[in-house]
Amino acid sequence: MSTKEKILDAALTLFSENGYDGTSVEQIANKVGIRAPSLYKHYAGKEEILNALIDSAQAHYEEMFGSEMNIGRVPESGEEFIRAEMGRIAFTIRDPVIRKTRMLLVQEQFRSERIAEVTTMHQLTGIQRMYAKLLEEMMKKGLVGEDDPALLATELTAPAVLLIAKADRQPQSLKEIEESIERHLRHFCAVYMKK
Amino acid sequence: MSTKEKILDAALTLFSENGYDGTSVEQIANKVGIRAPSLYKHYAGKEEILNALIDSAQAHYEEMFGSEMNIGRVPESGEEFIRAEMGRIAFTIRDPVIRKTRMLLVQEQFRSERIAEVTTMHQLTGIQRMYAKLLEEMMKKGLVGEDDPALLATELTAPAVLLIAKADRQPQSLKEIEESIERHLRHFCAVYMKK
DNA sequence: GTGCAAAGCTAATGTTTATTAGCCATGATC
DNA sequence: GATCATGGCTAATAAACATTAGCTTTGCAC
Repeated sequence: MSTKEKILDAALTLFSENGYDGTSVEQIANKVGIRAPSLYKHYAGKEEILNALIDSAQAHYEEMFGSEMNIGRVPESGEEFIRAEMGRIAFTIRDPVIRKTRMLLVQEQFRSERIAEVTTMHQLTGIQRMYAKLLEEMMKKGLVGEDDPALLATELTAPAVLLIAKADRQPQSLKEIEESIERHLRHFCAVYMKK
Repeated sequence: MSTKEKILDAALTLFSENGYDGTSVEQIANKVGIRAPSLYKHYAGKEEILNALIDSAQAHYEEMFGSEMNIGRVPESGEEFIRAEMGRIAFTIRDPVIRKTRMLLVQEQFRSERIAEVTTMHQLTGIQRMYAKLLEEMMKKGLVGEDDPALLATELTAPAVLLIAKADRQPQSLKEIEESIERHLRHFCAVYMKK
């Protein structure tokens, strides 16, 4: 990993834990193993590091939810759907980079319009576009009753997004939270899926 | 309004806009119309101001969702339910103190366990407890089919909470967001309410 | 009206912070 | 082997910040 990448990595960790204003350039440099002034050989300033992290978050999400989005295998049954989603969610909750990116965005969302937009994409538009697509496929297969896929995507994702945010705040209740998410998914299937 | 209250008011505005670490004691004092050192006649330090704001947020929510909670009138029809909820939401989105409190909590949620808990209460437990109660009453009246009120409360509130958070970030799309919330409420009624 | 507490002020302090200047080592290029 | 860019370092700077010390004013109690 290049120093430039190490800096991003350290900054993501520190920003997610203590916020942008709560993190000093020196702390970042320490974590990388260099002195603060050396950091300026790689980035013009502290703000540029934040911008690079937001760029990376945006790129990551555009890749994930972009035009040629990857919905993966369309499930054949409710049980398969639940299993697949719980796997995806367990990963999303635990993956350090995704988790830190979430925490960074939520804390810095009011710092600029740009960050606000990326946060919205992250919490709402992005995921919903993806799940609307998946639900549309499931409707075509006759697994889910015909309905507005975008609306159903909101109903499906919103509780999960909020519970994942809770898990970031209170990781000690992770197990309980995952159970809540599963209960929600089962309820969703019971309501919208044909038997 | 006493100086002590003016300080809290100014701090809430500034913290919600620029975050705790992004706000200086001098800025708060300026907004109040005093000099920074005078502020210490009222609060022992910057952190104590934050604590007082969190206390106030917690008290406000405990009053709202506490043991003797106020669900208000139980609606008689879906249309009445939607109208009442849209009114409540329009108020919650626009009321300056509630809005700033939300913005403060979301930005500072990782600063302490205490703030994390209040944030969760704010976004999840509190509202859900209240709506579970309301839905239970509606079930008793036969307006909503028998189901787990807590689970249904999650389904009802989560999309609204996320959309309100979006409105805080992007107030220019407020109108569109309120339409989305209404669409969600109508969908909720269509799915769970008896005709 | 004297005493006193509350709440304002200025000045100062000590620390932290982001950033710049300028020097040195290293390792690739010609 | 000279050149030179890259990336590290130390030292320094200038600003911002939270907080303290200590003085003054104000207004109420008696």
